[in-house]
Amino acid sequence: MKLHNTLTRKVEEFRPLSSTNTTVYTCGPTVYDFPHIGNWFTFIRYDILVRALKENEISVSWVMNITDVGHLVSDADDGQDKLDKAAKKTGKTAWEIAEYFTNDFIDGMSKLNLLTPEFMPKATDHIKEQIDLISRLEKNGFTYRISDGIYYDTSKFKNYGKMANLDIGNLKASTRITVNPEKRSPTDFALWKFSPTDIKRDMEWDSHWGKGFPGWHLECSAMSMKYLGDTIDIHSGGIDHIPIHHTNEIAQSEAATNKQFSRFWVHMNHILLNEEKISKSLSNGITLEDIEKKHMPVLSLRMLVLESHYRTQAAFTWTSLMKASLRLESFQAMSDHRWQAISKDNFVNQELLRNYQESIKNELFNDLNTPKVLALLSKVQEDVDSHGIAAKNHQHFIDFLDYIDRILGLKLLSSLDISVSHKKLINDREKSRLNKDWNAADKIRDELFSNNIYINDKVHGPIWYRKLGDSQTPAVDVVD
RNA sequence: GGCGCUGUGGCGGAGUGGUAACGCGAAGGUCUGCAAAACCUUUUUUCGCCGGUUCAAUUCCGGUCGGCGCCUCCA
Repeated sequence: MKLHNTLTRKVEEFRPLSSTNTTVYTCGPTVYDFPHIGNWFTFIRYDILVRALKENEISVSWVMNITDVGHLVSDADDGQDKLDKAAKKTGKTAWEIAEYFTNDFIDGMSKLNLLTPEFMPKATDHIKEQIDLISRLEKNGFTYRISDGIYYDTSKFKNYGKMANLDIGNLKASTRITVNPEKRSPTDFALWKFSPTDIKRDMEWDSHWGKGFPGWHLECSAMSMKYLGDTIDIHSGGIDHIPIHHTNEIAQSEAATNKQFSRFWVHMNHILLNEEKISKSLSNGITLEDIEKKHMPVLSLRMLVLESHYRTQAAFTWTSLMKASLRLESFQAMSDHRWQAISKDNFVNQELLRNYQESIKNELFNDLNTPKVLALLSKVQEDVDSHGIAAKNHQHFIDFLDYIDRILGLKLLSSLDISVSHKKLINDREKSRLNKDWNAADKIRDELFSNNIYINDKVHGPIWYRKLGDSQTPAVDVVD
């Protein structure tokens, strides 16, 4: 398959190092608040990437970390820990906050039908590994000590900032922050921060440098190496991580191992809300709960993600989410055909479905072109709508939908059949129609409507379908 | 100031050196007991602007204007 590699800025043919397994590390959530849809966009894109890799005839070892310590709030080196800050605000401990939002995150993953990584390690469970990594860097001569911690000396690493094209000599620190004057270079970053002497932190550990906590770039390197080895196939994350976090991960890992850290870097672009970035500081984050409040299926967010390419900057509006949910609904209606293979038309047959599946696979493997995949799926839907599914193609159709569910995670096969009594009502309606008893027929149709069963009278007979979510209370307030 | 992304029809959003997928919406028509669906036509002589290369550019190159991101925790 083809993937864009940030290291070369080109779309390259991707082959895993091992012939039997692909190793993937994705930067996970920091558990100090509810994720907003921007965060979810990236997590959904990880999911699509991994689903595609799993179709690449090879098993996948996927690690996504849970950052429950170490992210600093303002200045990268002097700020307060996010979790500590959230803890102080709510009166809970940092540990309680982390647990609460970790559970919330896992709950959200389930709602969005995200695959579960093989490992979801927590940073706080891997303090020893992080300390060991610092020791290796220390031994290799990449560290120095200043008053507030142990730092990485970026000038010692030959290709520091190469992936991000950083021009080190011309790098200026922003005027908004004050760089610790003890740092040798603005790009140097903390590996171990000492606990403040006057404040007791909820999260701190002993080390031979002194009591403190690890710098936030460290955990990804340490856990990636622990679970996946020194060199992995793919490391993915948000596009914003290129210049700092991933640049530092590379510097740390490669200085410790003397091996390439990750062969491919796949970066997910951001989504814009009202033409600006979604971020905590702008307080414009929309959560999954907000979507549920508008009576829209959460999975429509997955559909919206699929509708744009992962490398382009997508736009979120409530209108576009609503349109995505309509499209999801139409695919679900297509899926309802699997309960009613009544057509005699053999147009949608095994060969046609196989051809579609092959084309879809090609688009998916072409740098994850999910918009194209959806375009093809819409073609299938059109064919199914026009021709129906013949009984002898019933299983082929289900196999096709199963493939779509595997790669897109839209849960097209998760719905259940309608009840026997509803099917009887549909038959009764047909009888009434044949007798030209339109009043009786329409009355039955109204009853079916009220049970979220809609009827299309096709040439080969009535086809029913359902609408998604809370269709009885349409989302009238969806206005941007 | 540095680095990077981007500018496509009413909206969203793919894509290609030879004349624009797909979704949603809109208009007209055929069909139909009605509704829905389906089918046909329209909704762009057109891909920010100006040059260059080419038989041919939306697609390549240069310039220019605009939007956005990162450089500070962020997906």
